[in-house]
Parts: sequence; C-alpha cells; structure tokens
Amino acid sequence: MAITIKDVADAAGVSTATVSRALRGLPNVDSGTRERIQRIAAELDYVISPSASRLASGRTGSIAVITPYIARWFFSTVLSGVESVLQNAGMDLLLMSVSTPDGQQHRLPPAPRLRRRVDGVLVIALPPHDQQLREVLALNMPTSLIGVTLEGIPSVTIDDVLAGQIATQHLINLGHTRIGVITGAPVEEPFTADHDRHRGFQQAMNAAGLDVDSALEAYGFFTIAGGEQAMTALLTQRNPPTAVFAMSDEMAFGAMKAMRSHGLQPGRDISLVGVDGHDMSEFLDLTTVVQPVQDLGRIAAEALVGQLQSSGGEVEADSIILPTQLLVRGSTSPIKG
Amino acid sequence: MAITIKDVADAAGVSTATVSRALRGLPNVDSGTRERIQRIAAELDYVISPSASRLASGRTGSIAVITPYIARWFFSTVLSGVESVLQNAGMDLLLMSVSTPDGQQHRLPPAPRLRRRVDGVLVIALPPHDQQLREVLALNMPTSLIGVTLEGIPSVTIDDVLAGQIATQHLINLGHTRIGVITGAPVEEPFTADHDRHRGFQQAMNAAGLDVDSALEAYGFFTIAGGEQAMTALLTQRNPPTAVFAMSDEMAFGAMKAMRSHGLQPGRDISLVGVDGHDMSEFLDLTTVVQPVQDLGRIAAEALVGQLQSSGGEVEADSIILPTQLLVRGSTSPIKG
DNA sequence: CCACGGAACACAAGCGGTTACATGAAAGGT
DNA sequence: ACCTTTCATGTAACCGCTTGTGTTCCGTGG
Repeated sequence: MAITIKDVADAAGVSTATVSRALRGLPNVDSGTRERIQRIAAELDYVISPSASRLASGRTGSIAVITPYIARWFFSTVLSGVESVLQNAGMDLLLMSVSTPDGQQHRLPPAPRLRRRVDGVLVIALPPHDQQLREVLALNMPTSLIGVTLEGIPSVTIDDVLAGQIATQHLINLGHTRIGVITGAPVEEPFTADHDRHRGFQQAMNAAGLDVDSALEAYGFFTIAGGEQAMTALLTQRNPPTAVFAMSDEMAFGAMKAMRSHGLQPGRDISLVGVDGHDMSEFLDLTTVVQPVQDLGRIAAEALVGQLQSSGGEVEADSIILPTQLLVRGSTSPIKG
Repeated sequence: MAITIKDVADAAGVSTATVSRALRGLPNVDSGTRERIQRIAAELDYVISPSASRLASGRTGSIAVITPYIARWFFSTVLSGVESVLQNAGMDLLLMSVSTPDGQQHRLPPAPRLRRRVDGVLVIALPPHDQQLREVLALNMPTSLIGVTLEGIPSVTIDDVLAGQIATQHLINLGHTRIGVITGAPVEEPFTADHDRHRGFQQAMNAAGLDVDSALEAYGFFTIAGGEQAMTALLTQRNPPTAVFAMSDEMAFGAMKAMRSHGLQPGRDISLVGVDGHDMSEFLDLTTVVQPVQDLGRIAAEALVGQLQSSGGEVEADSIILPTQLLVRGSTSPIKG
C-alpha cells in the first residue's frame, strides 16, 4: 500500500498526531520538528489520504458547482473563474450539471448527491423558483448564487435592471424610438436576469416617454438560434423596430444573422445592442453591456471559501453586485434622419 | 449529527454489514430484508458518508478531468460530454485546469492532487510532451486522453491527418492552388492536433502536385485574435493565397475578421475552411470539418468508467478514432476563372 | 437420522487520519 | 525554592463504512 501518516511518524520518531499537526501548519509544533517532518514526508513522497482526513475531520475540502449548462459561454466562463479560486484555495471542485448536454431533460437532482460530500455549493444562474435550486437550498449548507439573487442567500450578480436600462438608454440616446427587445423565455419569473433586464428596458423607455410596444417583444431563449427566430419575428412586423435590445450577446448574434438574411446590416439599417461581453462580440462588432463574467465566478468562490474557512458564526448573507459597462461598437448608430 | 448506517441497522434490527450489503445491491441478502432496509433508509433519509465509504473500500468514486482551458469552446464542449456520462455513472467529476483563466501562467501541477483522490483521470488535449501530462501519467493510474494519442495510453481522438486532408482536398477540388494555412504554434510537436492536421494538408497538396509555400503559413495559436493576425499576415503577402485552411474554427473566425478589414469577403474573394464544427460556424457560414466534440468526451468517459468497473486485469489501451465530416458552407467556393 | 453445503446474517478488525485530553519539561513569577 | 503557565508532544478514542471470517439455520442426499 501507499505510505501512511504512521510511516512518516515512525521515520520522524514522533507520533502521528504531531505529524498531522506539523503538516497542516497547526501551532504548537516545534519549528525544528516541523521542518524535519516536512522533509521526511517529502522524501517518503507521502500524500495524505483525503478520505481519511475527511472522515476524521468532517470537512470535505470540496465545493460543488451546479450549473444548468457547461458548454455555453457564460457558464463555462463563470466556471473558469470559480475554478481558479478553488484551485488556489486547495479545494476540490465537483462539477454537476442540472440538464443534459442537449439541454433537454432533467437529470437526477443534484441535491442528494451533495449531502456529506461537499462543504459548500455554488449555483450558477438557476432561476429562483427552480425545483433543483430549492432542493439544494433546503440542504441548508453554505451556498452562494451566481447570476441570481434570492433573499437571505449570498449571491454575486450584476445589476440586471441597470444593464437593461443602460442598453436601452444607449439606443434612446441615438434617437431611436421604436425599440424592440429580444428576451429569454415567455414566462418571465421575477428576479431572473431577463426579467430584470426587461424592467430596466421599460424604465428607460418610460423615462424617455416612449411606448413599449408588446408587438416588438420576442423570445430568444438565450440561444443563437432563438435570437435568430426572434429577430425574424421582429423584422416581419408591419412596422419593424429601428433598434433592438437583445438580452444576451448570443441572442444578438442570432439576431444579426436574421438581419443579414433580410439584407439588413447591423448598425446601418438597424441598431442592435446585447448584454454579456461575449468573446465573439468584438469580432462581430456588437455593441454590448459587458459584465465581468469571470469575476462573477471568482468572487462568489472567494466569498464561499472565506465563509467556510472563517466558519465561526453565521456570516450575514450579503449580495455582491458587480459593475457593468457599455461597450459601444459598430452595431449601434444614430437613427437615420 | 447526521444519521449513520448504524442507525439504519438498529432500526432494521440487523447489523451494519447487512445494511451495507443491502444498500449496495450485493448478493446474499434476503430480498425481504433488503427491501425493508431500503425502506427504512429512505424513511430515515439516510445518506451514506462518501468519506467513510471511500476510506474503507479504497475506491473514491471520482474521476478527475484535467484541461488546459475551461472556457474555450472545444474544452467546455468535451467537458459537457464527460460530465453527462460521469453523472449517470454516479461518479464525481473533479475539475482541474492546468492554466489560469488568462491562459498564462502555470499552476501548481495537478498530479500531486490526484493521488489517493480519484480513481481515474481524463486529460483533454494536453500535448504529449507536456510536463504536467507526464507527471499525471507517471502516477500510473487509469487514464484516458482526449484529443491526443500516446503510445500505450487509451485515447479518443479524431484522425487529425485526415481532417487536414479533407479540408485541403476540398479547397483543391474547388480549383485553388495557392492555399494558405493557419496553424497553431510555431514549434510543432509531433502528434499534436495541429501537427497532424498540417501533415494532412501537406499530403493533400503533394498528392495534387501543388507546392506548399512556407510563406503562406501563419500561426494563430488557436484563438480568434491569433487567427486574425495570422490572416492579416497572409493577406499582406506580395502574392496572397486564394484559399486558406485554418486549423480551428476560432482561428477561422479571426481570419474572417481580418478579411473583412481588408474589404474581402469569405467565399467570394477568398475561400476559408476551418476545423471543429463550432457553434458559431453555422452562423458565420463557415465551411468546416466537423468533429464530434461532445462525443470525444462522452466516449472517453465511458471507456474509463468501464475500465474502472470491470477492474479485473489490465485492459489493453485502445485508441478510439471518431469520424469527422466536411460541412460545406458559404465560406468556400470555386476559384474565379 | 446424520453429515454436509449453502444462504443469510453477525462480528470485529481495519481504512488513515483528527483531536480532545493527558503528560512532562521548560519558563516565568514572587 | 515552589507554584503556575506555556509549549511540545504523546495517547487513544473516534469518524462511518467495508469486508474477511465466523456462526446459525435449513434443506437435502446418503
């Protein structure tokens, strides 16, 4: 078998308790002894058994990340932020997707698989009402949400209302008055990104004294294909919009495709603004409200790790809001006189 | 504390050994007893302690996925395939990235963190010579490679030489003779995807009796920005190519951008073919050699899980090759007469 | 009618650490 | 010189499950 703490202890002429303390940097270990133990452990190529450590200590040293999608840009980018933090913190990252890669069917819910297995949970952009999310929260373990807010649960998000406002205001400033919007799903639940961005849209419109024409609203399901369909729907209106606010860059991409199919050019014929700061948005010259996606993950992970380490007393659940920034590119321009 | 197997045993009036066997579906348990135990366990809302189970059994029930990037399309897509399989197999997926999200610096190598922690390892597209990969392999635990082949190690890949050939042949068939190529990195190491694709390129060129002009070769580092620079370099040649083979779709996207900057239109002025079947390739009307990326991950994961479960005797390391398919779209067209 | 084999289950020894508590020695205070 | 701290370390009781080795009870063949 692999060598154990006992072997190290014997080789160092101390007890396993001392080895355990020495290796974990606990106080009350003579610095000489500590160094000797560290050296011997290294020589012996000793690696601690996580299972044993976990069993004895009750801490698992791992965090689960629950996400609806793995392969989509937003999610994988958040994930990369999370991963870098957890790696540095020496924590294991257990990845669990809530839906199949096809994005269709539900899976066996993650909640049961969490118990006794991780110290904390990071949930990426699961809508507040989501059954799976509910089950996870019911576990009552340290949890942080990313991209959603929920009363009483720590979270890291952007101000989606503001993002919607900024995007819309930009279009308004350019002189547009017939502004269409491509949102996510038909059933808008409160406190979701698209709901909030839509509110921002409305606020900006109202503030400018503009009508929100429900005929200029289409659903894009946050996918490229969906965005294309939505834009097509908008373009085939009797009176199409002169500008469109797409609630995600990917939907905006789809919208661009639809525009091209109709012989229209983004920025020249119709203005288009997205949200995200997707890698490809620069490439496609899309004006967008950039959100610090990687930081979303990074900061949420840091908060959670911090909470776990300083695990004395309940930390009050604070909801961190990260800034967004309008990035003006070629897809938006002043309305033609 | 949470309830343990002992509690279940007591409630069922049997020993913990029987509960353990019953719950894991082992033989030599009366079906009546088994059902009773299952019912009681469910009633008590019992969940096994993975740590204890792992410590006692020696199996961790988890697999590590090591990848250079998390947020890039290819990698996150492979990952999603892996995840779905592992989830179904009831295995934990430990995610470790080898580089920081910025793609720059190296991290603490993953190898030490693997020992005693996982039953197997899945490595995504780390070049064969890579130090980190070497260290992982030196651990000598069940490992499968994705996107690379290495003598003696199970792997799942596409035939990169063939992919390069197909892409190039397509351009040749369209009548092109001055064909440029955007490859990955300057230092080409054998057995990497770009090396092999380049070989396929050369083979096709040679077979058609065409010259490979080294001036028509540029490096794109598999990124959009890199592809853009590479294409710019190609376009500013005294005698630019009429067609370009980009070894990844993302580099092709960058190339498209460069073309547009030069007032050129893909498919009309210059033909462009990529490799991947990236989500956005359809959107951008890019001809590409599609590889089944998600399946790469899925199949590798299945193989590894299979090997771990039937863990009797060494399985011979077979290298699985998945098919690719040329998808002709608007970015390629016959050379102008 | 008895020995024998197998099924169903109980016992108990680990698995490899962690940690509360005990111990002893050195240091500090008066 | 004596008592109290403080520090370094040892002792040993878990942590919660798995599994090899019994033990008991039955059915069956001779």
